Amino acid sequence: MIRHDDGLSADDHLALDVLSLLSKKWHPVVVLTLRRHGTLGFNDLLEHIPDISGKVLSGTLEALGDAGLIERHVTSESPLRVEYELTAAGEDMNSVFESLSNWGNRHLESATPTVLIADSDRRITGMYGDWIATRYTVLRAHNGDELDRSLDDGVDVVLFDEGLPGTDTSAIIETVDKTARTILLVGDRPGTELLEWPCDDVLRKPVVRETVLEAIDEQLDRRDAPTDQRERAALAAKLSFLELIHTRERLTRIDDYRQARDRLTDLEE
Amino acid sequence: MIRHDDGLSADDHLALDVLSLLSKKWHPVVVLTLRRHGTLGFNDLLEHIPDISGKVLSGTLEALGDAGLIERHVTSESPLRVEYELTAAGEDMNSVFESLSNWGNRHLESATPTVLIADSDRRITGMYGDWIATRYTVLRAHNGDELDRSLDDGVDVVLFDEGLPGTDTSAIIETVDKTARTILLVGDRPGTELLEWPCDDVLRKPVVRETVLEAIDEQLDRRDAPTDQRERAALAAKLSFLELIHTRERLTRIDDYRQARDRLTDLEE
DNA sequence: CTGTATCCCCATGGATACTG
DNA sequence: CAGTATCCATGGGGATACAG
Repeated sequence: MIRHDDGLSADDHLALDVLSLLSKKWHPVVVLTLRRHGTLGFNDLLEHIPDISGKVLSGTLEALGDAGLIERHVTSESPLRVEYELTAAGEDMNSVFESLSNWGNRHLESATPTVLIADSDRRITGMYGDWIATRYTVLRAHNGDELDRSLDDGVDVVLFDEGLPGTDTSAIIETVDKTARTILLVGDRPGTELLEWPCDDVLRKPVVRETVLEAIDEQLDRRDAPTDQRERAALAAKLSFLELIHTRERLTRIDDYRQARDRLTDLEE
Repeated sequence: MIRHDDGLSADDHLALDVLSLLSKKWHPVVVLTLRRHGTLGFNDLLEHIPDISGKVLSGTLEALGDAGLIERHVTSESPLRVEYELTAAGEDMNSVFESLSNWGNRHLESATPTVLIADSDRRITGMYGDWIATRYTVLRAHNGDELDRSLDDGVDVVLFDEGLPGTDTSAIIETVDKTARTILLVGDRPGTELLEWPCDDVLRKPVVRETVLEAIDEQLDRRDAPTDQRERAALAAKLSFLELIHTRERLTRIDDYRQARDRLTDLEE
């Protein structure tokens, strides 16, 4: 190979060589996926990596194997079963990815917010997703598992339907709460038990595009608000929501409602 | 944008985003070149980066500008003069490149040796280059400047023509000597002054492919030999070279020759 | 001098069908 | 299940000419 003089150091060339290992569309994704989940089979990888085709995964695995980043183990023939795992060199790529994400955290502040839509109905998550995809990065979840996994992904706001299967609504929202803002989607008229749910806002279905965007923007604006202000805003949102769908007379007859009103008055001072 | 659940963390996605900044053929090269040379104009870059076309350099610079890695300064209109320099974010890519080259040093030991051919005649460097390009990474230099620059590049063996312009043969070889093995190419019959030149081997032009490959391989084999063995081998090579082209009678009449012979005998004990 | 505009090539990777 | 084989679409990037 004839290399022309480009005035770069040997280390620079080495860096470029390593970079070329990671510069294929799916190479780094496969490495990161194996790092996160440990040993995986061919189909496991196909499932974990959306949108990759079998042919390309095959090629990627071969290339990564040649590069010494992963190892291939045949666990059984007929039915053929193969497992892939990172080698020591592959694990050591951690330091590179760390350095990359550090750079990103320092200089790529301009990330678009991420919104997670959790609803058992794929048509719903699809529709809402399309509505807001132009402004945000959208993730979709259709059961408790998907939701759990997606929450690792740096979500800013969660649109959460109360009827998500495999979940205890209240418990889930409480977990979500720590890392993201939550907007609860309710189907039919909720009672004052709503006040107990630790969400930041409530929307009643059916809902229109404009309403969703407004609600999300509002939560994004308040992302960095202190805890007490957050509680106040959440309480106010729930109360005015209740007052919208129930008569005030009926509400004042309920203890929980009156206590919440008092609490809000306290907070507002 | 709708992102499908791939089970990767937010930091992983960030790393992938940063990686995509560097995953174009010339992006990292431009960044590294600017880091090494500081502020450069468009044509400076074209010269420093062999094989890049104007169109592609233009596109690369625009993309890197958009990504916030470099800044564009117009220093004069008509004739238009533009300078490019790294931003703080661009400088900070250092840490990424460092991490990449560190990984390379740890896991990419299998580098092919690099041979630098220094001769004022491009036909010579071209021909020799073609001869050995299948086995080694080849660099070419045609004057003192090019040679100086290429020496940073982790060269293992230098094929050096004594008549290189802009160079003091002896001084240059002495510099080279510290990082690489040197094989001197001489045109006409050299005298015993050859003994003073700090090279590891001597070839007399014209030379054939086989001879060059042998000489290079020999030096590569001895890369890690201790200093005293190196001196012995070099002295032996020069002496047998002299003995090949001069009669032994004539040589023994020269003080330098006899002293060198004695020195070799000493070393061989 | 510093770029666009144009045209063209080919490697990457997507879709689908088939095999051990 | 874990891949090949085949075909095809796209776009990154090379060469050249030209423009501000």
